[in-house]
Formats: sequence, C-alpha cells, structure tokens
Amino acid sequence: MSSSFQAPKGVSEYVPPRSAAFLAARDAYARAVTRAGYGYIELPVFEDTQLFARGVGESTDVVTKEMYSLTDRGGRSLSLRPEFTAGVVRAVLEHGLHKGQLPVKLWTTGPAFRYERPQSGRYRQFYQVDLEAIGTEDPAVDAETIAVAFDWYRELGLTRQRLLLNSLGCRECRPAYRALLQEFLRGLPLDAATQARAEVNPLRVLDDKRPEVRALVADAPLMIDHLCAACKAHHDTVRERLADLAIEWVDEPRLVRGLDYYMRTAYEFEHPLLGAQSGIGGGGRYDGLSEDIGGPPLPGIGFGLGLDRTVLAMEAEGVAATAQRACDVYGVPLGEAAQRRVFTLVAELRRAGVAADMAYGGKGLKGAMKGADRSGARFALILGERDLAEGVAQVKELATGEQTAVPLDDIVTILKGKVR
RNA sequence: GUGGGCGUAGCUCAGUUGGCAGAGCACCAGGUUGUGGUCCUGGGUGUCGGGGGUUCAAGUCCCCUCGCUCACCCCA
Repeated sequence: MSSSFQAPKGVSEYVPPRSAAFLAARDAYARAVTRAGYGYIELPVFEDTQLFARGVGESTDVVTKEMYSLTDRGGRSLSLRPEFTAGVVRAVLEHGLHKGQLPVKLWTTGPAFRYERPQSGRYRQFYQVDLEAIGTEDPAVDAETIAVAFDWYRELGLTRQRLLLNSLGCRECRPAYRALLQEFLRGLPLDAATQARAEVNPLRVLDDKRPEVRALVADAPLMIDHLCAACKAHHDTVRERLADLAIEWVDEPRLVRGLDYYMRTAYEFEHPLLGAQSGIGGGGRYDGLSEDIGGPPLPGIGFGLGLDRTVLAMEAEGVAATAQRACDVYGVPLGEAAQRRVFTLVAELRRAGVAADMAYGGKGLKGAMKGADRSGARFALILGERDLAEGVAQVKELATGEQTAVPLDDIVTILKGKVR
C-alpha cells in the first residue's frame, strides 16, 4: 500500500492511459447531442431527498435502499443524485424553461451515486451522459433520442449494442393491466421477496432474471397486449420512425425500467460482451414526472447512458481510444541558463499554437532526450551553453535524426511552420 | 443485503513439506561530462492489504478485518 488512504469502496476512477477513452467518449457525446439541438445544463450533484423520493418513486430500490443521503448543518435532508432526470425536470420548472418553445431539449453529464454492492460495470459513483426532451408527447422525439444514442455509439466505433424496446402504458391503461398481472402473480408459488414485489410493483417481476421465475411468468399477461388506443398508436409511431431511420430493435415485452416515472416508451441498450451488467444505457418516457414533483402537466422523454459501461464496451470491442500525447516540440535544456531560455521558448511555442513540453528536473542530456522520445514529439529543441553563446538552438527531427542549428529569434516561427 | 474467488515491486505474476522476498516488463543511473529509440552494465524501488494468533521461525497455517473481483439482487 502506497498511502494510508484508498478511494472509497466501489467508485470508478480513470487514470492514463485508460482515461483517454473516457474523455473521448464524453467529448464525442457533446458533439453528437449538440448536432441534434440539445443544450447543455449543469446541475447540482445533490438535491432535496424528497425530489428523488417523489420523482424516482418511493417503492423503487434506488430510493429505498441505494441513496446516499445526508442531513446538512441546516437540518435539510439531501441526497446525492442516483440518476439525472428528476434533477433536470426540477431545474426546467425552477427556471421556467418550459414556458418557452417546446420541447426543451437538454443534455448533461457527470457522476451519479448508488449504494450497491460493487460489481463488474457497477459502481457506487458512476458516470452517465444524459439527454432529456421535455414538453412534447410527439413519438418522433422518442425515436430521436434513440437515434442520437445510436449515432454516439457508432461514432465511438461500437457495433455490438442492441436496442430493446417496450411500452409500459399510461395512466389510462396501466392500472387495469397491473391489476390483471397482480392477480396472475398471486396464483404463483413465488418466494416471499418476489411476492412482496408483486404487490408493490408487479411489472418488475416480469423483468426477473432468475430462470425459475422466468419460467413461472412465461404465460403472464403482457402490457403490450393491453395498451389503450393512444398508447398503441404512440408505440406504433415510435417503431415506424425507428424503421425510417433503419435502426434495428428487439421488441422486449418484459422490459421494465426500475424507476417509477417511466410510462409508454421504455428502452434499453444492451451490450453482449459485458457480463452481468450488460445494460449500457436506458431511457424512456416520463409524462407524469413533472406533476409528481409538484409541477404542471409536462410530458418528457430521455435517457441515461452509462459512461463507465460504454468505456468497458469500447475496450471489449477493441475500439477504445488510447492516450495520445499531443506534443510537437520537446525542449531539451543543458544547464541552468539554457533551462531558463528553453522554458520561455516552450511557453512562446504554446502561445503560437504549437504543442510543446520540456524536460524538467535538471536531467542530463540523455535523460532529457529520452523524455523527448517518449513525449511523441516530432522535434527536439536542444539548447546548451555552447548554442546559447552562438545564439542558436539545435532542432532535431527525432524520426530521422536530422539536426540543424536555428537562430534563437527564429525558433518559434520556424517550428510553427514545420509542425503545420 | 446474499454467496464464490483473489490480495507479494509501478504493472503482470512466481514463491516447494513453514527456513535469508523473487522474475519479466517498467523505472533510475552509467557505458557516451552535447544527443533518444537498439545494445551492454549496474540498481529492488516491498508495511508480502491491515490486525491478532500458533511456532525457534509465517508471504506460506488459523481467526478477525479492509479492499478487489465474479455472480445473485438491482441497474448505468
């Protein structure tokens, strides 16, 4: 052990060279959503605990046992965000964004927190990229969110992800179906925990991954067969729009998302190379969420995609970006006076738009040249007392070994021309 | 929350029936007091995760604990 401290249990951290893929993925996401007309929103990492309780749902595992909650010095109960959507909707309402043109299209990214047992691809602090389109029921927007996610995956070089699609019904048709399902489940020999879940949130029982439970619910009634006319029309249009974009999906009538606010469209992106935590992202429609948290009726659709899992998927597919040292020129000073001159030359090169670095720590020539080599720079800028006296520096092209003396006053101009 | 596997150098790992902590890579220095990659020489850089116990002696055996990991559950 190298220090008496370790990172808290279960957090994800990225250090070079792996961090390059993380950053590349996040940058690519910003480009993809910006192209699609989504504006950036920066949110607090913690919110009033009640926002999540009422938004995400009192009965969900996320709220009942996975939140990092604390009481601040003012006696307020705050919780680290376990997901993004509730906070985005809260901010939209608070700033009145929904009073302008609709839909309000927003994106954000950052860490979220859930107290769970860590596992491959599952962390207590994990990262998501998020997208929300608020203020329209238009099913084309449902399809747009999926298309944006796919464009991002494609830009990252991922090819193996699958889209699972379902409709969870709405306030009109779900209650009747829910009662029907509940009745069915009560007749099954389920274990106590599952039986309890059947009472609180029967749809989630359908999503159980245990084979014995799967077998029991094989003949359960499905929401998709009990959608009201409006929900069915909505769902059909979403599917039609996806087909228009040549986006492939798998109808998964048992797909149920773990957060209470989802209604109508629900979807999940799955990657086959990730083991148990194969869901790399998920989203859906949350037309009742605004009202749940005390706002006006305001439909919405959005997703959260796991950055950690996306990076794992990139690594699994062998398309993860590797750290690239963006260095054009590397300064190699010999002696104190030269070090001082190289230090300013490097700064001037940077100001001129040339990526530059130099050897620090009074390294010998050999060590400094080694640093030049490892930096990936095209040119080494070598300066010793002898050069200094002559008013020149040695510019060495590292690939060829070719070296020329260049007047100090021309260094920046000449190197700027060479690296272009 | 429940179960399985694993913790030895920066990394990947070896370490016999308990007997002086090792290898490869990486790193540092030198060969060359002004020239990198290749090569040669030298250097181990360590709380064997932590604590306790057994023993003449523990990396090795026992207990506890922390962490990592895989699966259940849940989900990103």
